[in-house]
Amino acid sequence: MSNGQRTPSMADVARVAGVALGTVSNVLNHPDKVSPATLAKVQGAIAELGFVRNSNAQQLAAGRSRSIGLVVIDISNSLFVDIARGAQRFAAELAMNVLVANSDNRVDQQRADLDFFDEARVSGILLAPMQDASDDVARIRSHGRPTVVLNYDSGKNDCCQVLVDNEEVGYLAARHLIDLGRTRLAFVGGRDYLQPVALRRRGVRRAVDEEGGRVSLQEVPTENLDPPGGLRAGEELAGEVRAGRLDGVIAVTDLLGMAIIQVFNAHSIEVPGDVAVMGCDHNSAAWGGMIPLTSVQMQGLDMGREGVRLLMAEIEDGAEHTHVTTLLKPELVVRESTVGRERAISAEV
Amino acid sequence: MSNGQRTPSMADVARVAGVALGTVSNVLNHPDKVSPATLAKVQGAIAELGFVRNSNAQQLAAGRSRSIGLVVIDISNSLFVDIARGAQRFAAELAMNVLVANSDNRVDQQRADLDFFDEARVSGILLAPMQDASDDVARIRSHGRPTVVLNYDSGKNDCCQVLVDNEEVGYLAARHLIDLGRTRLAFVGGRDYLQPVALRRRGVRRAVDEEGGRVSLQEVPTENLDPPGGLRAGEELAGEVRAGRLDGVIAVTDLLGMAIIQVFNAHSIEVPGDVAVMGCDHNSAAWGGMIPLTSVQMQGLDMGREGVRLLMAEIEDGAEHTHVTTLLKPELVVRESTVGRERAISAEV
DNA sequence: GCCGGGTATTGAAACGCATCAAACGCGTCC
DNA sequence: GGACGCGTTTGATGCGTTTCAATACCCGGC
Repeated sequence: MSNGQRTPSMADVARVAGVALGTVSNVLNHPDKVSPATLAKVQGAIAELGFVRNSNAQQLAAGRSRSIGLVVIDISNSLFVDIARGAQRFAAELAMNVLVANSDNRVDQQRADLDFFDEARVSGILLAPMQDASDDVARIRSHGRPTVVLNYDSGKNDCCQVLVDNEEVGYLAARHLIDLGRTRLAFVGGRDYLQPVALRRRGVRRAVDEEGGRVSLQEVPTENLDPPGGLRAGEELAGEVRAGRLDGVIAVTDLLGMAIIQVFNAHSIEVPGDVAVMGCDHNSAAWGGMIPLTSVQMQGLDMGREGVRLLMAEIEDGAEHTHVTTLLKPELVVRESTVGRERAISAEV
Repeated sequence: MSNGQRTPSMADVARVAGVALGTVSNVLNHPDKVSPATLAKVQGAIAELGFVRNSNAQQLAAGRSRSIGLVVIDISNSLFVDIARGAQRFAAELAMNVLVANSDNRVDQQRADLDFFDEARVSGILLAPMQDASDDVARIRSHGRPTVVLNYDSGKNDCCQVLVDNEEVGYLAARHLIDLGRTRLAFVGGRDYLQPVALRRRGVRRAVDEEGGRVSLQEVPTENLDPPGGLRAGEELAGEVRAGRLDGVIAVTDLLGMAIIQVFNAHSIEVPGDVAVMGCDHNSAAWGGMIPLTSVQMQGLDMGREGVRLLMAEIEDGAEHTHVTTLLKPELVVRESTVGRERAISAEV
């Protein structure tokens, strides 16, 4: 109630209910140990006072926490949203709470977010970074706090990781186009220093190599992975299509793919009639386009879920824990930009 | 360090540094009150032990919190992401921390998230709901915790609110099309029981009425606001365009607008040549389309920022606080779907 | 009527920190 | 040389919980 000034504590509840402090605690945490009569009495007092347990005091006294922290480099990327959802849903099954901190693309903010969760004594941390964050992870881990890294391979075996097989992403993409009968492919992407780009490129090449020369592949680097980069690449590719040297495009990113389609459209090149186009990360920012984009699903929900699972396992294991890396299999999502409207619609059934 | 078992406390730091507990506290909270020599000594001990302050104990002892909770009904909607970003950036200026809880479109989860922040004794709560949440807000507020509601008008004056003038959203949209010389408009949207739909519709009508009969308006309700709903509406509208009874479409939602464009494209109707199309909420899920959509910006960043501002004001005011509603002005975002490629590009400069 | 055994309840001791009045050290001034 | 003042440090107290050993109570068996 707000008519009192101080927010009521368990001691107040005990006084009103006419029981001891410990009994109130039992009502809250071990109701089975309390007789029905006192239970009702205490619950009545709780309702009367509008008592709300102070989780800070609870954690301090109990020494453990029922929440895990998720630090995400950029919540406006739909993959990270999926990760958050997957983590939350699974955590809820374990009666755990997930707190999300968005680092808004700033590395210093990411460090601050990690420290915040460290200070809050969460039972574990999930980190989805963009660059290598080994130092920060090491610091947090040295404090004895389990930490699992999502969607980034540090290369070191210094913590549990959940990754999507990006090489397989590229392979699935190329395989799809080849299976559709496309034989003159292009892979459009940024520079290889970006981990996923290098891996996806390798996967594409593997699929092409399997065809033993029947399928050609040109590689088109772009300065950036944003739409402007795609527009420039698109202009170049349009010429190739006209010249009959290109009938299938794999963009390393959905956003890139959308931009390329846009350019093709401006040149009256038909997608997928003249050339099939697909992306690689099933980014919801690229949904709603006029030609829905075929892509490869990054399994964000599974990543979040698996991250929580590994975290709980590490907490359980204690000292004799050995780090695990889970490699998730990506999934092809077929839509109109490679198979046309009719086949895409029938595939949705 | 992890070689010790228990995580070090301030008492441990004090022992190692050879000072009293209170001095360590001063180093952390009032470094100006400590002589340089002891400061260095204590900081050395902190580094040596790898000490991390326990924010639970801190909050418990200090009785106040430096973090505010943001409860969002659906983080996959880009408006809510913008709200979170706006709130975080402004909070950072005030040395405050924003924690985000995503209710994942479930009302019971939203209630749980609110309770979680209530138990954590955050200094205030920001809530961006979908339906009326007055009961929950009242409960939290009765515990003495300031709460501000974003992007939803409960109608009651029971808390501070930050709203976007949705009537103005509709007005700006219609005004834009009329200014472009369009005279045969359609407003496409769901049922009026959705607050924003009703308001935007009213704004559209006001703009049309101002023209005194020079401009016609047809209203096209849809079952839902999702793409399928847009596809159905689009088919209906395509006929109208062909019959020369329609040259401008206002979709109550960007996603709806994208779907409509998609249908027009399939019917070889040119956008914006034959008919201009625009959306209403600048949703990033509708970016990346082949024809960038003109829309009306919902000012998510400002909403988050203003929410934090109102929250801090309420905390400051204490008892003699009176609720405030801030009405933000939406902004037109002109892109190709209404003005064509050239004018849109020149407008970007 | 007394005792054993189980169940309910009690109350005091942590948990790790902020706070603040009091004590301290040291240089100044008279 | 003593009183004073100022900046620094101290250490006891309390925050709201959980936990657990100790106690109180109850019931049935003898």
